[in-house]
Amino acid sequence: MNYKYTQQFRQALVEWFNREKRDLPWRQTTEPYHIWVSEVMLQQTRVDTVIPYYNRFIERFPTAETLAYAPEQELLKMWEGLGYYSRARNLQAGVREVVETYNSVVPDNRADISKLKGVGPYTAGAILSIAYGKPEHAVDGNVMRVLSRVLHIKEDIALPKTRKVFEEAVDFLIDPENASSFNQGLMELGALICTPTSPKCLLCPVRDYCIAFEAGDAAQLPIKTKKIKMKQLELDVAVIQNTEGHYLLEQRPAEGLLANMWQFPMVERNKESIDEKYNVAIEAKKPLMQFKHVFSHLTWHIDSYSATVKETGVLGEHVQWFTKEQIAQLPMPVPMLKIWSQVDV
DNA sequence: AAGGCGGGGAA
DNA sequence: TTCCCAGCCTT
Repeated sequence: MNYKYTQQFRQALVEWFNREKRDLPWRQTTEPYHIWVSEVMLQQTRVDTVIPYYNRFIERFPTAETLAYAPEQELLKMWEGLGYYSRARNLQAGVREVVETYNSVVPDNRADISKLKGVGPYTAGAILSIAYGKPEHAVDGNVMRVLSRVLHIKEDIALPKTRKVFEEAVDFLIDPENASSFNQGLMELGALICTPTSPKCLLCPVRDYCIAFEAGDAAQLPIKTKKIKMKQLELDVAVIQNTEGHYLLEQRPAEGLLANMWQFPMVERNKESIDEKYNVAIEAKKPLMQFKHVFSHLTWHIDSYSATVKETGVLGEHVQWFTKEQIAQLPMPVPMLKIWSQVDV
């Protein structure tokens, strides 16, 4: 690599991190399982969002053993609102594997830790460096942004193969004596100083070693190509109450979007009917709320209403009646929680 | 290599 | 609106 500031960069970054780092719950420990939980929660998720989830999760599942065989519904309830729910399922599968195969000790090498469910190249490096102090790369979006500027790398970070360029850069730059602070320093710098728009270069501890700053085009990096348009789905959602005051809910399929989570009866508008799909005859419909819920790849346009039913036919396999107390225990996606909050129970 | 997979904060 | 966040899995 043609970069002449490696030593200065390392020292400036590590010293800045140790001086300015935020006080975050997962920085109170190097316990590998706790670091693992935090890193999975932080995937595609902001620090401020994760903090309360992490605290509740560690309180409920303080050790790998306590998580390994917890009921999935309770696990999903702990994850409710955090999104990307397969992360929770994969984390539990990985933790169970550690308990059963590695005597509850999280592996301390990339080959073994990478075999665990839900542990990709980034998470592997994060756990190895933060929990074990190993000089392993942990390249996330922050790191690619920071290093694209510092090293003036102009490859398209939207392409999967580009990650390798940055992994090799970190392998070259990383401070082997301070791997944890180095990796976290890169990410902290990306979060606080070297931000996507309007980077705070005048406050940057490595400004003197940043090629993009010298070239004056830091704000134009990294290069990232555009992405695709989203699909739209128009849905009618019915909160249906029977004569005993119970509510009808349906569990989503075990695979795909919002897997295994619970929702109120839902049909694609003008394509299906609640009555036919759920085998109920609803009456006394009252409008609740209309809103849009945006996923990463899809938008739901929801029209919701409440209704009552006198009698039903045979219910589908994943459909059943619940009391409002039971509903409070079910993992539900945010749009359903939003509708439920409008029902005066 | 491309697409599926949540939800929310910031500009 | 648009971006994108301490990414991973499947195809």
